[in-house]
Amino acid sequence: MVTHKRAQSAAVFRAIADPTRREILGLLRRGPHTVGAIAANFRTSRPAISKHLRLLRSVGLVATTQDGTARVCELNAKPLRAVREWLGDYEAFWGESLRSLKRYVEEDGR
Amino acid sequence: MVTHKRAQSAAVFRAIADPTRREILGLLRRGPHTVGAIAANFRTSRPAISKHLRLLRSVGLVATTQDGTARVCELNAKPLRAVREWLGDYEAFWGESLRSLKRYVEEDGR
DNA sequence: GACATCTGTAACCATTTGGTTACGATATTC
DNA sequence: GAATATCGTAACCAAATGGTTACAGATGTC
Repeated sequence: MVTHKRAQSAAVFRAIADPTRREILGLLRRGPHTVGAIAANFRTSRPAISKHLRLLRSVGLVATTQDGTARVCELNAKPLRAVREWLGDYEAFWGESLRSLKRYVEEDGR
Repeated sequence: MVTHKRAQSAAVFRAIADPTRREILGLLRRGPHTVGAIAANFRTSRPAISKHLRLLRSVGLVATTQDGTARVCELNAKPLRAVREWLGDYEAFWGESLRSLKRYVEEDGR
């Protein structure tokens, strides 16, 4: 059970390593999208997006519901807690409070 | 400058995707280590570790200082702020406060 | 039932990745 | 200066990764 959660956690790190998948997650943050609607935002082919979605589903970052022939994808951010937890161990090492983080974000404008 | 920082950020996601590299970072959290001392903690060969370290240095997560023939590696967590910033956009989507995170960590025991 | 729509999957391909062994470079020690 | 210790790099290899095209399957529409 715990090992399963650890393995899952490792998979999440892999999942968010790819820029296309991070973009997909960013897209889903704005609300549910069908597979086709997601693919429309990329130059890459729909099957490639489909494979990314399969991986994102396998780690639980994306949940889907069928709606006719369409498949609606929804963001589920909970698995990201594992990354957040991992990062927590390092926050002390960049010695910055949340206030400093805010300043950091603002100075670069994302 | 900004684009450089964005590219760097993407590289950091790649860097922490590998479990061996995450272990190396975890090791360096306990203090500086020579390359050999790091490699001693893994089954994989020293050259393999050396390659991981080169990547970690390229994204700024590891800083090195020469000490005779030995190379001392030190953790620099600052690039992880980019990941922390990215995660911030998703925290609202798992709807958990820091207090809830603490509970989550405790219930699984890491 | 015929047809169009939306999506998953299989087969295949080029590139990247993580690993190995062999070797070279540099600095310390005797 | 010869020997030793520490480390980086080159060359090579198997496996994983991300992409493509072609096709199959299910659903809604006519």
